[in-house]
Amino acid sequence: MNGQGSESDVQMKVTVPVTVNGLKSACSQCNLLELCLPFGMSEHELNRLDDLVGARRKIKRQQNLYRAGDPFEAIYAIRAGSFKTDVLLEDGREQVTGFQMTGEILGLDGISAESHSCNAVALEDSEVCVIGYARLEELSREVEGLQHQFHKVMSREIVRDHGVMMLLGSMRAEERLAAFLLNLSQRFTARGFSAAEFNLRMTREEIGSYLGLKLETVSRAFSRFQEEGIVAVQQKHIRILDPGRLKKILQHQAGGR
Amino acid sequence: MNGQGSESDVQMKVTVPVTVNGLKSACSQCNLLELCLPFGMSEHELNRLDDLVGARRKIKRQQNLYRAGDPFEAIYAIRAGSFKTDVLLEDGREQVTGFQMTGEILGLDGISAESHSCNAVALEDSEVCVIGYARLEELSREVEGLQHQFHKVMSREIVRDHGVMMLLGSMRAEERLAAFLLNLSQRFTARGFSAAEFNLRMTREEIGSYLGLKLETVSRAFSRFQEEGIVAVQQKHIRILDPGRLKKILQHQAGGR
DNA sequence: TGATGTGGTTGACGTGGATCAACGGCGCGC
DNA sequence: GCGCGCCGTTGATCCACGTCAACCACATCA
Repeated sequence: MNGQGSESDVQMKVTVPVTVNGLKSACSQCNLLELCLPFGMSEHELNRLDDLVGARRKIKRQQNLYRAGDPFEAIYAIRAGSFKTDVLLEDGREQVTGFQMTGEILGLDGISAESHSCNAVALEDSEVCVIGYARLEELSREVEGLQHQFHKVMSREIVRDHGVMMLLGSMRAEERLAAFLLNLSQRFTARGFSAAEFNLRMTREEIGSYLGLKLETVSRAFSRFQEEGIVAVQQKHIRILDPGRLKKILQHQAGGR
Repeated sequence: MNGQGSESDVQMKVTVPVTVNGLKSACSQCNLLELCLPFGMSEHELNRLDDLVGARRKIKRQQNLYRAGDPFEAIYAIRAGSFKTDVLLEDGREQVTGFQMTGEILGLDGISAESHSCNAVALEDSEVCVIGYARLEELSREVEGLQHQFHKVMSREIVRDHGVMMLLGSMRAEERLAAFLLNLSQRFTARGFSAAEFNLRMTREEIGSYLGLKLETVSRAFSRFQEEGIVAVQQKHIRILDPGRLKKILQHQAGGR
């Protein structure tokens, strides 16, 4: 969940070297292109996106990018850092609905009601590209590739949510954690980081909320994995020693709620 | 989850009378317009949708509209009847990800990977409007209102999924069932049916899968509601006697996983 | 260097919902 | 009109995970 190496990570960016460029916001110049909204667009189309990103915005750790109820005006592409999104119930219960990392899009929930329906909170000091929604719709009427990619991004979010529903609805605690770790690992890999070793940006409580478990249960599951030699856990630092076993945990073991 | 009164329902369509019209597929002639994709479009825009719906398709109870892995070519608007969508794990576990009724859109999951990622099964004999996806993208580049509505429909799906995640991740059994019943009631109301009295189209097992519970737990929760005079349950026939109590169950009661 | 706070681990115990099992109601085909 | 199968209900028992509580690791700050 690291972007520009803001913390002492073991991972290394192996594919796309990151050179922070505060002046240029153009997607065509962005090294996250492959992971982000403009993925798969032609050079010609890409050049038309020059004014899609209105501005960059920096968000400090623990601060909100937006809150439930805020009027919806833009979606956000994560340029650096990471976020969580959550929904709150009146009685204070929190459900984390997702963790987002560089290149991923935030704010799609706001389109339906023209106001945001969840909170987005930075898990570390982060930076986002602000994509004005009116402009995005306008441009995606003209640029076919943009339209197509935008639809894919939304659809991917729906598919992802179904995966989480599967996890919450029919997996036991250790399966959920295994799925979570494998998912993170895969997303780190896509960003050129190590698949096996990374730092978590969220607390046990946030992981628990996401997985529908209490923090103690998350902690115990980590300990169990550690005992069994599947992962090495040191606070937020994770090393996956046996990804095969993790995958097996995911597949087998019937039962559970 | 009834559309055209195909089964002996107590509900009555009070707003929009339904006259089945097998010949005309045009959205502009459809009485479900208010609930469906073309909602909120101008008359002028509406007329441009004449060829959006390629064909109607009838699906018998228990049959699949599409399956996970099927190539994605179209999305579907439910014209009559109802569906469930589900995801299957290799080991056979099933997670129902949603129940859809008239006017609702199916198939959005397929856009991201150009193939469907879940199964859609008719809960009763049903009919859908087939909306070719290529044509939809084309037309929504030209018709602003269509583009806007389509985005809203996708976003609404994301918000809905977050609600289900909340439910699965942090509510106890009776809260889940209360949320489920209130949600159904509200959707029936939007369709001109009684908010208080309706027939379920799905089994206890399907409800359980959706809510992350076993069928016995669903059954017991129904019985408890019945004992307490909150609902009257007779197999699939439901009468909500005290919607206020249902809402209270939803709000209060901290704890749970 | 010690005080304070936040996050993580671990243990003992309680409980909500799963599991297993028996039975009843209802629709369907013969 | 009867037998069969599916669906739903209910009871007894079990267990995975929640709850409560103590303690530890580490960071921040005075």
